[in-house]
Amino acid sequence: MQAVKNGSSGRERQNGIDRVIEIMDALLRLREPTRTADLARHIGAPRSTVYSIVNRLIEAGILENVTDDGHVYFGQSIHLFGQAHAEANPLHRRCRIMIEKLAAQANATAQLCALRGNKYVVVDSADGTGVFRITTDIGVEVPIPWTASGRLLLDHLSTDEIKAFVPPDDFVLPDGSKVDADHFAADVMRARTEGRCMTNGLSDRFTCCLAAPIRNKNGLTIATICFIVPVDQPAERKAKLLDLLVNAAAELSDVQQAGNTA
Amino acid sequence: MQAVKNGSSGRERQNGIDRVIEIMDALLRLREPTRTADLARHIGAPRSTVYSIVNRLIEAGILENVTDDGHVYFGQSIHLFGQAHAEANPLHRRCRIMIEKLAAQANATAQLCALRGNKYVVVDSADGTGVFRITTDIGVEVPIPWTASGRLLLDHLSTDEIKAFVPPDDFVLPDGSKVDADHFAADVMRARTEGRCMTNGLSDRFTCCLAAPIRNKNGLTIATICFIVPVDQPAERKAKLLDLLVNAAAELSDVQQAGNTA
DNA sequence: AATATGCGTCTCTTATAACAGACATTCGTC
DNA sequence: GACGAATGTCTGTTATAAGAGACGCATATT
Repeated sequence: MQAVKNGSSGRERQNGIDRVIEIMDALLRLREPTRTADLARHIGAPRSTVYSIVNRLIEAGILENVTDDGHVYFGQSIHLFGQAHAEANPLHRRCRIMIEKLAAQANATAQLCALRGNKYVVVDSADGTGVFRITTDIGVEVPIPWTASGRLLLDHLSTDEIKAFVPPDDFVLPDGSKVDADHFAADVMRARTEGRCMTNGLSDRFTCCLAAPIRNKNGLTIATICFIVPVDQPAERKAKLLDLLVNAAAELSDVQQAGNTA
Repeated sequence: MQAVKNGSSGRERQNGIDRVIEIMDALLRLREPTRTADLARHIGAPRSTVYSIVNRLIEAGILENVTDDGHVYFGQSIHLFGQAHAEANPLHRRCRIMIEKLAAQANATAQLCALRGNKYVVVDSADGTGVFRITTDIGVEVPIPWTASGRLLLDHLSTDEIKAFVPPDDFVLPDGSKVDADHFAADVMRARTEGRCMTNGLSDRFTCCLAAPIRNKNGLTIATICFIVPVDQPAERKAKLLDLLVNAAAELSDVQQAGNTA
């Protein structure tokens, strides 16, 4: 609502393709059909520019007029591209099946997480069956230091690289307290050594995140699978769930190695 | 393989955004990770241009380096956009559930179909449980006159509009025979009157397509649901399946009316 | 009713990015 | 190992599209 514009502040004349990317990312952040003029405000671009680009994207089916009062959102083409992506991604498909199995087995929300730029995102999610569930929208970006998965996803970086990679503001937790960068880097090291990570009451006071790394053939953590459970669960159960995750992630890592020739 | 370039033949200097769209559409058509140089060939664009655009799209996560030898395909961002699209589309979600139900019930492939430009595409598909199934890839474009759904999807057009809308080549069936445009227009009229459509042995000799229209509040056919069954099924069963489809489509049309305020 | 706010469209200008073409490598084949 | 082909990178030029700003219309607000 407030006039915070200019994610890429300062630049004078942007490339059309960059504008397209800004528009799509803005829609992902807003997570709802949005007016073209609002999009222009959000990305800090001239209205005339955004109107012309949005109209072109609508023509191509990449965006869609959702309502008849000018709200646009992702269109049919995006759906088709997404399906093609899913079809071509055996790893992703297997991860989906795995987190569904894990969610049912543990009766907790299981997620597939990865990096997107210098943020953490939930790529896929399967809910537990309980009455109360802790869930997240797919695709919402979260600062890396807020999550257990984030620690595993950085485990190929040195302390200095970590400090360079993570935006300084992202070390500030939702409650306003600050995570020390060196302490965080130590966390990352420990996560690497242990091949798993747990955080209690970090991004919010009631949640415990358990995560294990999915690695590619070079050993790089390309994604994580994780459980979200209430922080007051017995330590024994958390350890058990972590073991589950580590085994599952190892299996998926194997798949990755086998599948990447196709 | 052959040097057929220039889908948009003739144009000298294309817009970068148009190039992006051409690249994504080409990947959808090719349906597999592709080298940048091949993409350039397929869309008839200069290599230097395509390299620069593809690299920018990879940076944004819209495309992804799938192999380490330069093959690119749709990336993580597309997945996230697609998830956002799905989440915001109650109609689409309900259609998905409906075709799954129909597929199980009738033990035949059920699909959700729509227009994409002047072509027909399968938007979603659920297979029957039999040993032999007739399936289609999601997102593959097919000439409108080849399909039963295509007839329903054009039922808001006059004969002249139909002739103007459908590319002349699309009246040629896979076996080389030609569908008469006026005859086709008459088919469309009949489909509109009957609120359903059946084709036997049209796009191939062994397949019968049964389709019913999903309409928006203005009565426009925005999509169809259809069954794909062997052409030699008894007429009685086909009629029964058509009734199933018509009822299901009507229900989804109601949903559309109810849902479009949100 | 009168005013104000804001949306979507249009035109014109000029900074810029699409392109041509040449170069360096890498890959595949004999 | 040597050749040919094709990949990916780089640079300069110029047609072009991103942007500024003004206009008309519709919808709120006083």
